[in-house]
Amino acid sequence: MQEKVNLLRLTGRIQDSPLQKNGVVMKFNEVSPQVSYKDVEASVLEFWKARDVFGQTEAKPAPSGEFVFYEGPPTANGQPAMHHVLARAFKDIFPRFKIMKGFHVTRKGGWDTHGLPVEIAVEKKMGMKGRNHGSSRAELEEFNRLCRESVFSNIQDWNYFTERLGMWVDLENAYVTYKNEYIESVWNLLKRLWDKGLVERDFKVVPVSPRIGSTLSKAELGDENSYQMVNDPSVYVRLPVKLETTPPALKASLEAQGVDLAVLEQPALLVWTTTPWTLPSNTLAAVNPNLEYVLCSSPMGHIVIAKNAVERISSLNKEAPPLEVLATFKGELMHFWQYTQPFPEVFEELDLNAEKFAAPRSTAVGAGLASPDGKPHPRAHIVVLADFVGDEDGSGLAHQAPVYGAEDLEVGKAYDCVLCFGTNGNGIMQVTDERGKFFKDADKGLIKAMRDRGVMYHAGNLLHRYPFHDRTGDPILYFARPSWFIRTEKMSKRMSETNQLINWVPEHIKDGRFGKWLGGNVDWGISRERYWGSPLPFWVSEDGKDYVCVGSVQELEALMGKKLANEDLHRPYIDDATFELNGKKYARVPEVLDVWFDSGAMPYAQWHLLLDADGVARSKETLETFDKHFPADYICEAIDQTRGWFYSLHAIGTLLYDQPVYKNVICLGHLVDEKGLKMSKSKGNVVEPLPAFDKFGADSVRWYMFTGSEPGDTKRFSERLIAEGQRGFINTLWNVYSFFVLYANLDHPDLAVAPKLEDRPEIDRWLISRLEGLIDTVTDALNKYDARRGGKALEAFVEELSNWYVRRNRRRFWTQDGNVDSSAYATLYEALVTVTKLAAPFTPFLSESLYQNLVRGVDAAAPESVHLCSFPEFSSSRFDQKLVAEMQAVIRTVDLGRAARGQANLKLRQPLSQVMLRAREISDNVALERFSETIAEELNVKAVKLLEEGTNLVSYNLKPNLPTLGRKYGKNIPAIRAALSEGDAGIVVSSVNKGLNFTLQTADGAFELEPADVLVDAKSPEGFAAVEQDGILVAFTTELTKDLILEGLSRDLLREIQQTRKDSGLEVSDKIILRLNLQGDMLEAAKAWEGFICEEALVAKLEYVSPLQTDFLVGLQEFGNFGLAKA
RNA sequence: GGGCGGUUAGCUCAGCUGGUUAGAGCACCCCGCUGAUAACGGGGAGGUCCGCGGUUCGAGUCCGCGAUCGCCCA
Repeated sequence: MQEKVNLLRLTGRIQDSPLQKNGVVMKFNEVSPQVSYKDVEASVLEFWKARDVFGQTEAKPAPSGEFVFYEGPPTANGQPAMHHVLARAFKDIFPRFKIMKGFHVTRKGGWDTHGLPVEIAVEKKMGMKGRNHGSSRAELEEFNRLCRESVFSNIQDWNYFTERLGMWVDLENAYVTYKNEYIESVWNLLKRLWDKGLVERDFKVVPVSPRIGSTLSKAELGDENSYQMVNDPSVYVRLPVKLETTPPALKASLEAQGVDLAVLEQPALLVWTTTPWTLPSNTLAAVNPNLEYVLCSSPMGHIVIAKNAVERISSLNKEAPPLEVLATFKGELMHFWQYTQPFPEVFEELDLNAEKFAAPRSTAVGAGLASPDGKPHPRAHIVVLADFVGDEDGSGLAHQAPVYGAEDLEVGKAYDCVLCFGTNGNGIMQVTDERGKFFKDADKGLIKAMRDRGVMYHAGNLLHRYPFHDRTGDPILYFARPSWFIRTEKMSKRMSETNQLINWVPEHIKDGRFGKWLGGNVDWGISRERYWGSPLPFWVSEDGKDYVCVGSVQELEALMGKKLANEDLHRPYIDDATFELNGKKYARVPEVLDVWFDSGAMPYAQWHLLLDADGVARSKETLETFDKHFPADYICEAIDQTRGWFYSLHAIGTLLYDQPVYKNVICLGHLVDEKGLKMSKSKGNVVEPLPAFDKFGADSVRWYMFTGSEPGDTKRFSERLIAEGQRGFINTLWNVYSFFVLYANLDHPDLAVAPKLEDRPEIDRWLISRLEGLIDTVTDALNKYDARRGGKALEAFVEELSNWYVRRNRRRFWTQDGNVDSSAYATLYEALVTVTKLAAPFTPFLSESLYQNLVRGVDAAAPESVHLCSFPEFSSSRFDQKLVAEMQAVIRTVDLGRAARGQANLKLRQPLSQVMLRAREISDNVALERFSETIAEELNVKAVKLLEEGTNLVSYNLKPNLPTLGRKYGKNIPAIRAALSEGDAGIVVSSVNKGLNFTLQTADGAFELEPADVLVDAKSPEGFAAVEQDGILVAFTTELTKDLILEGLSRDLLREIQQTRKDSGLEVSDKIILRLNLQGDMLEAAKAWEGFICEEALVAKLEYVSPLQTDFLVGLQEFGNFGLAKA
């Protein structure tokens, strides 16, 4: 019963409505031109819910197969905002289209639930900022409980918002990244990567708050306030080179410049740093291979510095004479030169002898960088090459302590160098006489020690910015900590290759932002020293030497020999899981997983896919489901996801499946306000989704998202722009719809008796042709993921439908003498219904509302919803391209005619005797002739005359047709142009019209021209109201006869009468009594056109009176007045 | 600092492989049309196509350098 009520609200008297197919009357719910889209959408939502239309789209047969869509999971702990409308609108439109095209589309929702944003929100809300949530088991348990609770704190808002927006997605069965099944699948993926040798433990430099010894996230570090200006040491230190290791090429270069190193006072590299405490850990000295370096004499022996640093270094000591340059050479010549670092005993103490130690990684990235003689190079205290080294400050040589800088570590890894930890993770010095001191407090003693050793070239101070931890006030320590990586770098080439198979919208992302990112790929650090996240499934042996990766709960329990004590796979419970293997105890590593891995795992984890060690799926059904939904045909997110979800999906998919995970992807631009500024609450320029839906309807907001700009562009957004888009399409369509319903309900047309298409008037056949063209365009655009082109085509069609077809044919929709023009009704009906279907993916509510009334209201056998219909199919047999082009010429000609009348101030109500036309093409001339009646009506003239060639009214302008002539005669264009404009146009025109070549004499000589090489424009004749453009000429005869003047006056009178009818609130079908009190020409005009006026204004009774006494009195200047009343 | 994208009328945006006088919608002014319209039609005004160089017979379009805005990464 409930369902019936909902249906009724939408479609009215569906039960009473007879089928028009049996020749019975057509009747529709009344439609007001004034419409509340909010109310329309509310009743459509009710209908969808009551009839489970979304469910029906899932269940209906899908002859085209599966169209695979992936939902990129949002986090539900924030409020949905306008940029979510953008993404969700685009996520919705293409699945809707594919459904209508006969595909099945699984639209499984998803929620991203882990990670720092959740943690921070909880900290903020609970006032837990700055606490170490891992300090005790109870604390961690409590914290993660709060995180889990907060994740869906706004889920109701999200559900409501998604529904109002008209996005169809299955939120009830959404995947949730914190669920055990999801986490287990994530483990499973990690295990598969592990088995391929793609997961590794390595060091990563991270910002650390030294006192608490914990890693700081970007969010905790990122804000500007954490930086302070401090006065730090600025020291230049000598690194004496080992002469016997001088690279031969360098030696040769120096000798060529007359320098013999051996006789020089101990030459040294000069490096600069503001962190003297890192010098005991110095491992490498980096130079830029392409910069010029010099060897020069100095007050402290000979030094090597960048050429551009000479002046700077000289000025350090103003008393001493300037540095004297002895030789110049490229940085690359120093490659692998060995030196002695300031605290060589440190490496002895820590037993970091390069030869003895295995590489920290099994495969040395630097393996290709062998020293020139082909022998392996030492792993420390050598000159290395790095592009990022500059000569703008310091000495042009960079001191490298790989454990204290991200760049340094990268260089270090490339050379497979030794890692020297001079401090522990709390910033306490572990080496030199400064042992036990806080790192920043060690500088002074170290500087003194270096002075004593004679390696301190200069020690000064520098005021610069340095980050501090705002909670403890401690300086931040950048420190290499063990981390887990996925070895994406060695798959980077393959990832670039699979990327080539993806269709990116916009295209430039493929080789631009995304392609470049893949090209410069570094290993993916997947571990986080945090709390609320998928726990890493890695267990480490008690001696720290062996690791086990666990691929499922079952596997873990097998290792443990018992069930997990707690079902929840999160910390702290999972940390209780320990086992013994080969006599060693294993415990889980403390880190959790990067949330991007969570989201990138969704193609597999959303189905709880598990593969056992032998590669066989745990569940055959799950594997089938997965196979059916992999890879995705379509995904869509904003551009910030290039390095987020787009990347994590792509990386995991390429590494495990060696193929792209998505075939088509729309990469949306960001939303900004009307002025191009970022929307933010503090600026007060945020447009909230729900109020916008209430004001304009969700369809209007969607429409703007689709058509307002290219999807990849940054979108300017404001209410004004939504309103503009609404006027252009939605309002116009609604008005045509209400027009149709208004008259159909008066006329009760029977479409079953409408003539066949080929027997209908040409204008009807034109509209249907135009409609077929539209079907073709919209289908093609949506097939290519181009919502904008499709939307614009719909908009243009509806505009022509309203302002050409309906306006031209208005009279055919009001019946006299009971002759209903079923041809007109059938044609307009078809256009409306087809547009409704074409627009359904764009504006699902509007389309549904029209469909229910126009189709379901008269045909109970039709599909229950427009979204269950098939998308209209283009029919070439109904598409007459020539006719469409001809009508285009007619419309263009009429536009020009109006322009001509406007320019000559000849108002359209005044009939004129004749218009003369000349089209550009002969074929168009024929069309103009055929439509001459239409043109005469539109331009209000008695006769249309086509101007033939040779008519003395026409003269010509000749111009070169550049695209053809330019290729042939390039440089001679100016001469040809001159000759054409000066020569005898008549001769040329007659050749052109006969299709003959001719010879043109120019200042550059004679040229043979073809007819297509010349453009002929007709010039406006003198003495006429004329306009000429693009070769089309429209000219009016302007003399007025008495008859024409009277007819014009009668039109003026009629217009006043009609306006009065409208103003006095009469229905369009009401008959009236009209009393005229007129003088002069107007009286004469009224009498001459009495029949016409009565017919047009539905006058039942016409009286000429004088004087006039009535309430509806309308003055007509010197011509008197009139009044009317309902008959 | 690096990368990607944008910059065309007051506003929002089109301008395909270089080619005739750079367009549309909105807003503004004038005129007109209207038994559907919250509309519509015509005209007017409004442009150093971000700047400077270069290639070319010809550059909004191609190349180089720079400016500026947005985003991403350091």
